[in-house]
Amino acid sequence: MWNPDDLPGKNISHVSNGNYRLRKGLWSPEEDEKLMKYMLSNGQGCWSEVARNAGLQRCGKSCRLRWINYLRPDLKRGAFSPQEEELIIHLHSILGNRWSQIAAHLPGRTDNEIKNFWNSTIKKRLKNSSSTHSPNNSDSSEPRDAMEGFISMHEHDTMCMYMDSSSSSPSSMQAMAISNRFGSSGAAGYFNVSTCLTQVGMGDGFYGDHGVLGAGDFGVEGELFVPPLESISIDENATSDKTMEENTNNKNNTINNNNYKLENNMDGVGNYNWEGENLRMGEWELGDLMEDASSFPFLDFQVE
DNA sequence: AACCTGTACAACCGCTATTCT
DNA sequence: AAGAATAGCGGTTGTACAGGT
Repeated sequence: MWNPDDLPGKNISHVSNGNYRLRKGLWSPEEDEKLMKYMLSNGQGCWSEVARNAGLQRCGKSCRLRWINYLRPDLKRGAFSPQEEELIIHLHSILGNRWSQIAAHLPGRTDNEIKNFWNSTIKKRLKNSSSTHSPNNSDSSEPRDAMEGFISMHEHDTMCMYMDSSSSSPSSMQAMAISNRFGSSGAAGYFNVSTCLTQVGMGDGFYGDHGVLGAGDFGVEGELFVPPLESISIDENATSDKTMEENTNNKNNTINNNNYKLENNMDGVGNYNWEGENLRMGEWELGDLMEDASSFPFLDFQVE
């Protein structure tokens, strides 16, 4: 069945797994095709089953990763737009290295992609910026790029974000600042953005998040100094043509099964709409939260 | 042309959380 | 309730490739 001579590249190795050996390393186009075909016709199930039934000598974990990071039809590939960069930087300042949660706000982008982008590009850029700014400039020092910014945020207070389900506006992504201090409980020393996001249905992975937010849907004036980034417009139509085209191309990609529902709802101009989540955060009503929204000047998100 | 170096990114690994039996 | 299986996450490594010498 499997022949080592078929290996497409030298970078392929194998690990023994009982009766047969599992391939490792880069995926060949043939493997991609098998997995893609299988996923499109059967949907996502148990990944070890996927690996077996698709006729791949890969572990389920490897198949899952390949699908999520590379083969998923809704992936937006190509360079990050300035808007996306800004958003990543901003979210990272809040969430730290919680790549999956950051990715949840960037439709078509994967945690791995964002992580790589951060480590290879943004981190370097921030580092450079720190060297070109005086130490007294609080926006430029290196630690601001990650945990320090994060910590300073949650030293202030707690912040949650949510989607306004009642609005079809592309700018319906709104930021919410909550003046309540969770710290009083003493339990969640590590802040609650993720909790809030999860509770409103935004933090539970990629699949449920499509249609949440286009990166260009709102402007984020970065708190951090990042040298070459263009200033960001709030104009939702400013999304790059390429992105728009890709979004449109993805419009018809729908995969359904028990665990996987992918459906991009888009309006006529390629913006995403959000539907059908129960927008409660624990015991809070959104209306109550909204009342406090404007009281947090450190937030860069626009609150309608 | 050959080698070296830096960069981007795909993939793996180890761990934790969750679900299933 | 406990253990096994599975899913998911973040850190790290490995590879391909481009550019410089």
